[in-house]
Amino acid sequence: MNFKTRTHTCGELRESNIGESVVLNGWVDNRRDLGGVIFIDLRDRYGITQVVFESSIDDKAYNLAKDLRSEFVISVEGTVRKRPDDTDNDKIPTGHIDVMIENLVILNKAETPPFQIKDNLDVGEDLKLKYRFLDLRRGDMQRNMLLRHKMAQLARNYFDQNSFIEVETPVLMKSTPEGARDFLVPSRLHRGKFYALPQSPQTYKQLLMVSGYDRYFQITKCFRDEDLRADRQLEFTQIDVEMSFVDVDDIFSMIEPLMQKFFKEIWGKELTLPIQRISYDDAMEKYGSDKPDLRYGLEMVTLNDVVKDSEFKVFKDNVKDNHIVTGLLAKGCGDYKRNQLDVLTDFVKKLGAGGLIWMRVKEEGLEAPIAKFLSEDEKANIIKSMNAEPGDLIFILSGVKYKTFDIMGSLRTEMAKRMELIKEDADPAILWVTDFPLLEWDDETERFYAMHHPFTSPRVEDLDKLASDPGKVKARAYDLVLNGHEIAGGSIRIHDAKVQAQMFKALGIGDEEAEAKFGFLMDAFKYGAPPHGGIAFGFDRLAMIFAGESSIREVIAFPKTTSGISLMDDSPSLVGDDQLKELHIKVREAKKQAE
RNA sequence: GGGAUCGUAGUUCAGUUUGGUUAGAACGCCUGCCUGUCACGCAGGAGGUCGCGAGUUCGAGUCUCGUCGGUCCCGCCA
Repeated sequence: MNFKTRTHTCGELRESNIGESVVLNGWVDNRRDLGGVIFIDLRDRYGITQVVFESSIDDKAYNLAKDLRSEFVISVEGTVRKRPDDTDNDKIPTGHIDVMIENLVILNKAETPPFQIKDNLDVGEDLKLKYRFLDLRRGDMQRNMLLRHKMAQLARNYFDQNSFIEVETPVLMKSTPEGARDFLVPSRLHRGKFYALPQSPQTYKQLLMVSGYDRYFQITKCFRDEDLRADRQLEFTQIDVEMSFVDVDDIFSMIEPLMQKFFKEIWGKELTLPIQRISYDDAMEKYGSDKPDLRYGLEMVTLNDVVKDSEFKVFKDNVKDNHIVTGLLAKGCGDYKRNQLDVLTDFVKKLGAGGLIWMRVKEEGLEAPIAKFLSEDEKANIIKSMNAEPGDLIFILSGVKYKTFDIMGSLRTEMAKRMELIKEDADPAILWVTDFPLLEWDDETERFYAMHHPFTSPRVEDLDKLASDPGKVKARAYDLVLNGHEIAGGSIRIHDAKVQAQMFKALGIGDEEAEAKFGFLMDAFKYGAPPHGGIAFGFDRLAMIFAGESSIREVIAFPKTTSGISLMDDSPSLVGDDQLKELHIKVREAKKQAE
């Protein structure tokens, strides 16, 4: 070896080390050549230490140091020294010392990197991703990776201490195309057959409960072949949890202290337990979302009662049809100009609204295009119900219940942005959303789908409705929501084969189909399945929020672009004819598809 | 599958509205000077397929069409 092993990292030396002979290894972060003296900021993932070259100390090292450039990898040996008066650097922890270098070894030179290795980098994401190995060298990214690591360790330790065991489940599994699109892996040994990559370890963890493992967790990759977003990747990591002999409250009281730890250890903030709960119906009615951001109020108000006798046709018809009339109060926005209101009208129209009713609240009453259709009583009641004052702006949307809530919810978040309601130092807002509907009707295929997944247990009191009125059945399902992001979701599962059969029936899945798709699970339930339930965190999203980032790519070491490409290794890529042949895939077709 | 937006030096951008001489700035890079800098300073310098391809035009970074790529959103994500 032509260099010495480091005695310290680049973030370690302090005044207490003065006089010590030390060896540092690292990357050249910056070079300041003042002629007779050369300063190098030496960097590793622990920090930066200034090392000094002077010809009076060592002429050979000094002359060699003249050739140092950014990102060269070097090993230096020297003596820790107190900095001369008035030359301390208070910005870094090592700023009160520097190291006078007696020996320099250049371990590797480096080309000028395509972007500077520095914090708060302003560079195109495609370049960052192409040179991810350099991007990851930056302090920002290293802090994110470290934060992610810490959270994973906190979770591991927490579950371990609570008697959970981590069990690895297969990555090659059976395709069960309910829900997201599967990634398929062609089988070489079995012509024409495919494995699927797991969308989640859902079925395996339930089987582990049947096996008596009682408390299971796993931090594991999941795969979904759907379009990407700022908070969605093709492959992502879940903290997957399952417990036996539990009900909803038991899951909550197991998970809440973990959240408290995250708050404390990562943010240094106290989280008071229990975490508040809101039912899905309330969340939709008040916030128009099943993952409401409660860092600000801006609650929606249902106005059906207020306008039930209205002469205004839109109100009258919607109330009559059991639809929804919902209002949103934008405090102090009464001065919004017509063009601003037009932009917002376009905004809701794009989401499927027929239009947007707006009313400016004046001293003398309501000023609105529809004012002439409303009685004085009605106008006064609207102002009163909305708790509006002169200078405010009222929005009203009406239409089919959940769709209208949903659109108003989008307008709510849009207005929160425009009104700058989320302050930089705002306290995080966390909540459980509970009592989700069990099923969701799909107009296109004209059948119900499981809102969560087909193993989710209905509420006991709703069991009889499963056959008669499936749309009304609520599930023992819940989401954990932080700052308007769904960070975890779970449910109590069905452990009774009879209930599961009813569920499949409601979903329009026949006995044969159920047997083919989930036979192994149904079979297992015949041999003593305990009541069980669990939850899974979207770990990337969780880390993103705790890191204060707005894209999960910032907390994933090697992410893909929005089009699912890895710019660094250029995957997905074409493969050789021989590989395709082995997998029984017709070469010509595969080639043609790729073009 | 759809919508929006961006693409000009190594990087971040200006220039595109209204087509017209040699496409600019900052940072970075290179050379020289400088013994206490830490966003070092000073002097000088190099660096461009204006994403790609067609078209309109006497003339295109600028206009039109197509295409590729990044980002954000809708659909989709049990």
